[in-house]
Amino acid sequence: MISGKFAITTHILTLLAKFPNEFMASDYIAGSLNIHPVLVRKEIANLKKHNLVESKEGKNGGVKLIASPEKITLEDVFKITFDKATLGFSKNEPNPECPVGKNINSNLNDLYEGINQTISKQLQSVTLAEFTEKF
Amino acid sequence: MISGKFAITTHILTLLAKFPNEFMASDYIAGSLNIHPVLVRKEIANLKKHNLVESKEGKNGGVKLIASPEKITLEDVFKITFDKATLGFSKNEPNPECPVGKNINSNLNDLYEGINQTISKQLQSVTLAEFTEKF
DNA sequence: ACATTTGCAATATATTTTATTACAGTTATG
DNA sequence: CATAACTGTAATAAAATATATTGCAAATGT
Repeated sequence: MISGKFAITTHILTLLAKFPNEFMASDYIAGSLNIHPVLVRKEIANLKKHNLVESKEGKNGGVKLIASPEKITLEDVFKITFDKATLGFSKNEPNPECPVGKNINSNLNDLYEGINQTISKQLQSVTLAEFTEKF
Repeated sequence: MISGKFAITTHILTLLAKFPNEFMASDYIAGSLNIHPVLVRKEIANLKKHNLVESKEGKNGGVKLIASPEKITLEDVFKITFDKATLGFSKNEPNPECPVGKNINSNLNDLYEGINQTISKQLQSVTLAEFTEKF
């Protein structure tokens, strides 16, 4: 995973919402984020995959929002940038011969599932339009 | 940060809650987690710092819960294992000359602050005793 | 034609996590 | 009171992950 995926994608969408109706170049976006343009394009590929933006190649090309900022919520961004939000797992397989080791991950998963739903609900209430107004 | 901090600490506490009134060795705990004992001791140091466990050096030494599992909630664990839960930030300082770059991090922070509070509230409702019963 | 841009893959660098090693200090027990 | 079994902690190494860079094909406006 890219750890800054949600932040980067939100940043990109905010820029696009600020300048609708024009194609914005990934180099320009990268300049605002201060990261490498290739990383920006990777996130844009993800946004395209989910039909939030369209892009145009060639001179004067770039990216542009398809969906309206009123209809996009931060939950949409969350969904496309996280498999699942968690509080983490220990790296290795725990010992299956220990009753705790055997079940810890499934119990943590259940816990995280609940957290995910809460985060989703909370992010649903913020549209990209609202978020963009803060700038 | 240790990305598995919350999971590891919860695992440790679950083990300790399963076997109260006895000192458990970090090597044994590490065996259940299948991670290195030194990492376990680091997390134990953190638990000690927050007065959740006590430890005894020397032969037959180990760690033991101080607080009662009914009084410890997973929010307590959350608090001592996370500075703050976030959905991430882009690694570099964004461009301060761009209105979006200039404000993105503070706006994301505000957003994450709200998420933190929700997670905290949700974890408050699960005691270590309840969590341990699932095993 | 040419400059500019996306798209994408491959590779390299940097950063972060986890593991290992080493050793000092504590304590139970024969 | 010597020894084995522990904790505690720091320093270093290795592994994993994230980010940056390079290179090039393909598209498009002028």
